[in-house]
Amino acid sequence: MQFWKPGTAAPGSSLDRATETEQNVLSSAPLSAAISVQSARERLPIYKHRDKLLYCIEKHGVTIVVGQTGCGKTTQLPQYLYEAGWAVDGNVIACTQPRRVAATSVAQRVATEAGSLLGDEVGYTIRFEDVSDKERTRILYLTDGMLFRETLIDPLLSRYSVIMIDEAHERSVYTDLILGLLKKIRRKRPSLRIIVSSATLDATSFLDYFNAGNSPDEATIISLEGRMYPVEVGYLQESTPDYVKKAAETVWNIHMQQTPGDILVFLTGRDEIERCLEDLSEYIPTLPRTAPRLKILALHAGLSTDEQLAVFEPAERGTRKVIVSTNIAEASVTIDGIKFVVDSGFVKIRIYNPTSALSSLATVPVSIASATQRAGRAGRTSSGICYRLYPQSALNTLPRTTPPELTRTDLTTPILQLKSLGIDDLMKFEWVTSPPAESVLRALENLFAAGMVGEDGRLTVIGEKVSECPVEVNIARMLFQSKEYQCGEEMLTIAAMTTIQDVFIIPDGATGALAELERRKFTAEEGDHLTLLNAYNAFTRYGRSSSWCKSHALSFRAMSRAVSIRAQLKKYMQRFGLPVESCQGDARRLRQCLVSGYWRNGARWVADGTYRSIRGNVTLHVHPNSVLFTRKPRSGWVVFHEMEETKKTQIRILTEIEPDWLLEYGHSFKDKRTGASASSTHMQDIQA
DNA sequence: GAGCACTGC
Repeated sequence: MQFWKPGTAAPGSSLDRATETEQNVLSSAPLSAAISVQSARERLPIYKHRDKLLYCIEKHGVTIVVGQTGCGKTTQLPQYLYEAGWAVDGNVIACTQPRRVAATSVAQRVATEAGSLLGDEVGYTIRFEDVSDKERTRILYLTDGMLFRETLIDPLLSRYSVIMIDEAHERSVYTDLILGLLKKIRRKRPSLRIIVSSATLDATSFLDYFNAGNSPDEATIISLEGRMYPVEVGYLQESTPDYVKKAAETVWNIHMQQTPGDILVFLTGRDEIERCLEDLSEYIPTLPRTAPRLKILALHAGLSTDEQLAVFEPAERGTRKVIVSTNIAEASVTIDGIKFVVDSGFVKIRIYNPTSALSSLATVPVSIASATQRAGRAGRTSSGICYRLYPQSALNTLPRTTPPELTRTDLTTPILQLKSLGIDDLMKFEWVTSPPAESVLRALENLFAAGMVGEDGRLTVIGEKVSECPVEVNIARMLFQSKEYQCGEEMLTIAAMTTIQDVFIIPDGATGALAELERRKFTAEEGDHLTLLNAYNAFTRYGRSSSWCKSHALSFRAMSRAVSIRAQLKKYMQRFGLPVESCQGDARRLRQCLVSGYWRNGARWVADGTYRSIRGNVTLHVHPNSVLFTRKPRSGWVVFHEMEETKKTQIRILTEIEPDWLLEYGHSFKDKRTGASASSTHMQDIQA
């Protein structure tokens, strides 16, 4: 067998060793979350660095801290700063997180450690939830999205003395935007202290970013060393044509040959996970009667809360737990007790093509940083082994890091928000990493077409308002237009329902066909938007219950989220003086209102069952989830919520419209890039 | 007649 056999090969021979840099990263890490402050300070090197850390923060404007997730920086550092007096005179110490759960759980832990009530001296702020006190809170954990939003109200973030941007290596859209703003804010507020915290050594790029044009000691970098359990890394001797099959095989080999300990497998998506589970279940009957048993679990975001929680349950004595997961287990979900990691070496990421305005999911090789993070998952509670399903030689071909999200996403909303902050010249904004110029141009064009930006590139009155509103511009446009069509009530619901994903699910134990039947109960002739509206209304009519959702093949989690989003958007409507009135079942008005936002997303049905886009005459396929998947729209025309590249170009969430409705909006718009009027070619089809 | 990695306001 070409694969390194666990436990049989002599270390250093057929087991290829981890590279030196990886070992550096792997050996600088964590402190168990359960340790109290006192013992942590006694036992951990972070304590030794405390004074040096505080000195660095005192002396330099920007301090970059490197230490792996869980090393204590997130919980301890803000407390040190508090003790050192950074929160006197009403000042607040902020610490941002990319994810909501992290912000809440860390705040809870720190509140307990500090002997304070959560929401009092220590608090958190996430969307829909503000557990903090304007006067009393001194240490505030918040999502970086919330901090970015705060700059729209207080551009200098004046209530904070220190801002710590945690998990900066993840390079989420809001992390990058907030870093860009902080660089700008610091020029006007030199007293503001910034801490950028990262789990990877790549953090030196943040140092360069903040030091550019300044004296070299403007920023400093400090590494939090720690004790971590060693993780050995093994590689395949030759690359495999089928890493899913190989993953199952590797799990089996570990189970047969290795000491007890749970296994975590990284694959790219639901499909692969299910295939791997099938492969593994074929091995099970060959398990010797005396051998330990295997408990195999899937983990991905599409699962219900209960199914996700199952991965945390310890396996029974004498049973080994195997979790086959997507990238969700790389950073978002931490499972203790993992001793073996099997890494396919691949990940699915979203990429965006600004020229075609299409986004797609691509399966790509992981970055070195990701591979290191995945391996680290084996060494959280004891020493472990990571099996990489590719040859060591392939390491040289892997990128160091995953490209920042800002470089592979639609920038329409971020740029609207930057403009609202007075950053009109986007080429001068100091991006941590510049997005492609094409993406910036495409975003500006979208904003212009949606009436958010005028010919001069400045925000319009409506653009100013929409920038505050947490929805994409097309949807915002419809909310504003709903006043004219007297359908604010319904548009609010549609806005909320189109933002959430995976509304219709296949419940446990039900067949796909059965779920399909349930879904048909909500079906509106006019299309998906009204179908979503029906589902929402039924959900509220039947008491917003989880069992009702289950029996109607709806996701309770998604529906509840829609309720929150709708309530939040309603507040914005009221603030903008927009009426929230019902169209009383007049679907025609509703559909006309949809066109006010979606007029650039028009498509025409053709005889083979596909559609042609009005912009570009691209062949479009209807997503199988659509109620128009099998049916020709009576008028032959639709608008759609979004298009995406899979194997084909697909459109999701369609509604049938009358073609002349498109003209009302299309006539006034000239395509800036091509100079052609939107109504030049295909719009003529409509008129004909 | 076929399918969405993961976040966030």
